[in-house]
Amino acid sequence: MTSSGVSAPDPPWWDPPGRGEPRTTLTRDKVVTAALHVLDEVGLQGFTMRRVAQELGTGAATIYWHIADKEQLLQLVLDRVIGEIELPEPDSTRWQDQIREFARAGRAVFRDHPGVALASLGRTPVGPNLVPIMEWFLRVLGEAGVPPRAASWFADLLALVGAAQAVEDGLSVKTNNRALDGLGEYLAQLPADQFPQLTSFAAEMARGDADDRSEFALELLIRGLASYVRQ
Amino acid sequence: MTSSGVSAPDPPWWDPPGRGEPRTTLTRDKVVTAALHVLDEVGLQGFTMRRVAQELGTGAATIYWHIADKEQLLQLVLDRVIGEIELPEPDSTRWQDQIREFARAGRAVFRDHPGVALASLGRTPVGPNLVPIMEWFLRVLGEAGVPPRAASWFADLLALVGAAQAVEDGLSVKTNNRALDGLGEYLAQLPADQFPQLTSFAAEMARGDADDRSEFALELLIRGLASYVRQ
DNA sequence: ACCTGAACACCGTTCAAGT
DNA sequence: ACCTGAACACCGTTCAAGT
Repeated sequence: MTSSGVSAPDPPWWDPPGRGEPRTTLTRDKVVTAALHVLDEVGLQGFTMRRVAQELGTGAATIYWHIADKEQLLQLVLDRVIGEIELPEPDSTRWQDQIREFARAGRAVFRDHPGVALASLGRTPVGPNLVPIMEWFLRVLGEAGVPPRAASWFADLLALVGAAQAVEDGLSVKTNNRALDGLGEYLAQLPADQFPQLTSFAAEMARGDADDRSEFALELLIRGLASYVRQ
Repeated sequence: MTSSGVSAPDPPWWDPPGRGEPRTTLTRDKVVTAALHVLDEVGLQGFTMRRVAQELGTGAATIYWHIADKEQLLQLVLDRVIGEIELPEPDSTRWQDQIREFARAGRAVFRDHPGVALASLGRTPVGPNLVPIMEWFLRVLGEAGVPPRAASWFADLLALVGAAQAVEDGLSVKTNNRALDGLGEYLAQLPADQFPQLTSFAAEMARGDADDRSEFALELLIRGLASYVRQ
């Protein structure tokens, strides 16, 4: 793996540990896996370096050998999860379906990891696993006639919307925010002369679950993008 | 202010403080103002109950008389800032311009308070100051022929995109994330046979500042929404 | 090279006690 | 009614010391 062919003999501490115990050494990969577990179990606000260490059966200080700080660990977890998204085989003749397919795959992954979705907001996830996705976008949309800059900005926009929606889903799943539950009634009881629209449409607005909203946003974005296709 | 006309005499501690000192009593409003100051000065990660208390010249415990917890304080600050957005006089005949105007006003406010923009992500800002805005949206878009549910979902989408973009602006302003600076070169040096699109368009993608991106997103959203107008 | 314990400088929140 | 100090149960990160 190194560029020079020669290398010094192993130092004594490289070799077999104590007494045949597994003593599996920690790797950055294992730290990321443990971090993802913790994030899935306790969410972002419960995500603690000490908790990750505990998941690994070690102390918090140990993690810092493999990772710079908490922020970097979150970025690594984010990239790991992004890598789980499967890309459809590019086919620009049906680019709208392809975008829909990708968006739904991404949504599913974020729904499985709402803590990661929350962490992704306000963090630009530039990791190696994002690169093939960007390439895919440029290819599919470029062949469909969307200029590269519009294509890449659209990809940003789609990621942002997808993550934010996953977060909202995650929040309303937890009993955590009771705000949304009472929202319908709150709107309905406002003074009707001041807020005629809200009071009359309150029920209709509260209706519609997370999937409806996601699909609406996706459809709107695709229709908007379609207007950028040049012939 | 109370429903019964009678009331007991003031208790002794109601009356003039020590010795003519101002001794201005704290109010929830002042706490929110101080919190906004702190958020503007040190950002969300520096936003601390102790820091807010210091801004008020008191101890952290004092705050808890006026506010439930940190989360509620953030919601209050969010609503305060939302209240700063000015609404154009409704005129549905030029609804596209009206949405543009509103979006730019909102963007400006969030740009002045990037810490608040960050806090808004992943938090549903249901406060009293949001109500007139929702009403305005339903009115303008409803009269233009957009169904109420589409109108309210669009408002959500616009808020989400605006906040997220303000966050990205705020991040790239701070030297904080050096990730974006090196992004262009990173993309350009990727193996060209594996990533032909990225490598050839790297320069073009890195170009375009925050305003360009915001305007693109806004335009795309409006074009998408236009397709929902029913005649 | 990799791991550890203990420490440092912080957090949010509570609670008895003051005025 | 409102404010305070001190405490509790935590944090992220560093660092000397171990193997």
